[in-house]
Amino acid sequence: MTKTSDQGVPARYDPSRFPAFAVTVDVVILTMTGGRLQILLVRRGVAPYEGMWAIPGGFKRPNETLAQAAKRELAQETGVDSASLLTQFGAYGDPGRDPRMNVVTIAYLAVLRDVGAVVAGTDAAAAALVPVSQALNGNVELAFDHAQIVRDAVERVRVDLDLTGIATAFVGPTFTLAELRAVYEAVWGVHLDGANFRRSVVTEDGWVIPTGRRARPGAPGGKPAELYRAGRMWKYSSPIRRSQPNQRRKGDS
Amino acid sequence: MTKTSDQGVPARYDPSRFPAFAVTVDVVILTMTGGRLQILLVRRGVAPYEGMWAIPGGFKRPNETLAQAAKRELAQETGVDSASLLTQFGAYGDPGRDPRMNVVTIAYLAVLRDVGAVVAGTDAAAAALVPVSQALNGNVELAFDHAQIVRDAVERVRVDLDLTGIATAFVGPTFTLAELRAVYEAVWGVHLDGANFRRSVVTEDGWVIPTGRRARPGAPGGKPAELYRAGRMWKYSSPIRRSQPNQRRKGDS
DNA sequence: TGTGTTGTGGTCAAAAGGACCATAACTTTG
DNA sequence: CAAAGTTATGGTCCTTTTGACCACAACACA
Repeated sequence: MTKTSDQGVPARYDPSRFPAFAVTVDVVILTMTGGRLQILLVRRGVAPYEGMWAIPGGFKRPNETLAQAAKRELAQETGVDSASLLTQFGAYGDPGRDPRMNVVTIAYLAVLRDVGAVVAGTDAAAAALVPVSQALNGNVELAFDHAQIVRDAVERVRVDLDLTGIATAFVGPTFTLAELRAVYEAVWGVHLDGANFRRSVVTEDGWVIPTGRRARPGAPGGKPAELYRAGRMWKYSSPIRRSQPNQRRKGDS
Repeated sequence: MTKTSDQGVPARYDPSRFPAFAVTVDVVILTMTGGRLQILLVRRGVAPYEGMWAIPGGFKRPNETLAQAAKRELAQETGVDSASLLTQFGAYGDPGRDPRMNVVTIAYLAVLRDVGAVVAGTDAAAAALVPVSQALNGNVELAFDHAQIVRDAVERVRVDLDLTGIATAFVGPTFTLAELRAVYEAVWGVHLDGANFRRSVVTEDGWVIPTGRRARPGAPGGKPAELYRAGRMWKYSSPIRRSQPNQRRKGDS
């Protein structure tokens, strides 16, 4: 029975007893484009998994924190310097997940307003925005254990949407309630009533702040929507709740 | 601008370019004893932080997964072999968090029914159950960045109580609703009405399953309570919801 | 036999949530 | 220019959920 916590290194340092790992930071970059939740993937240029898609990432440097490494990778890949949302959501260290050496990766989730322009600027063959549905159902084969990482990231977004005000990170600095509602609908895969959504959002205290201005209607016309900007977030119980698989009747009594 | 994801190692391996890290797994072990949420701490026998309290942990081995390493550490420290709840909740890799070398640790949360007997069996000076309130308010000084890790672990428990059926992991294989309610009250620091709690729990489908039996009343008497056993858990929206912080401007961290 | 204590069922009102309608304010089309 | 289509927004109505609270049941203890 062991009684000491040997976190760290005992007095007599024996390097062979403490296996070395490579530590990487991978960033799942999500955005809303075309009404769909999309993920930024890069094409691997080297073996293994050469030519396959992967999520951006790189080695952690000894003199930076994990969060700094994630921010650095995000900036490298997208150019976004960003106070954007960057959340650590998992660590992956299965033996053999990298065939060449022992690699433990810390996975971060980044939510961006619009990477479309960013991706357009880079080499189209090296990076692409892919609908997460494609990445989740296996249509796009991912390198390493990145398929699992993406699954976990999307799950995290779904939960965070329920818990925090993360939805505002998907939309622009100013947005209509319809745009915000589209985020929930895309991420949760549900339909929300526009009127009820509005009621829930505006009764909440300072989550969204009305600017006086109004948006120009889209192609099909319609009443111009009021423009809001993001207020503060909160912990626990957002005004919009994911409803249970509520199997209720419709017209019978 | 970088365009390739260099997750993994390029064709020409240059070890100096990929710094080696020690990877450890730390386990925050929580339990309910004496109506309070408590944490298992071990006393460090070696420098640095010798003599200070720390959460149990150890090095990850190259041929085991992170979850396996956590389970191994948990068994080593408590003897619990356990299908008990073991949840990864964070990774910590700040430079300098270990003064001797670069250590990245993956933190796990374990919820146990009763470690009292386990701790009693081990050397009292080497391990102890401490109320989390003591660990959180700085009354118990913790080694490394373990204070932060404990804070994050407790926060995770609070959220998981709201999201999953994790509460049943705190109580015994058979329990009364009062015991279950005590878990929520202790972790959230609130008071819940017994009758309303019961109503919410039993209307939920298969979370708790009534055994026919009844518990013996405690010292002060009272009607004997029905005994339940844990059913299945769920994702999202437990029957018991944490109520909003009603008043604003409370600022207690 | 009381008295105190806890579990359990119930009521009642307030709040929240969901379905749905009506109207306002724009668009494009005839 | 008028009509038709579309979206935003305010409203109503009804159901469900939630919170507060009471009453009784079933035990221990004095």
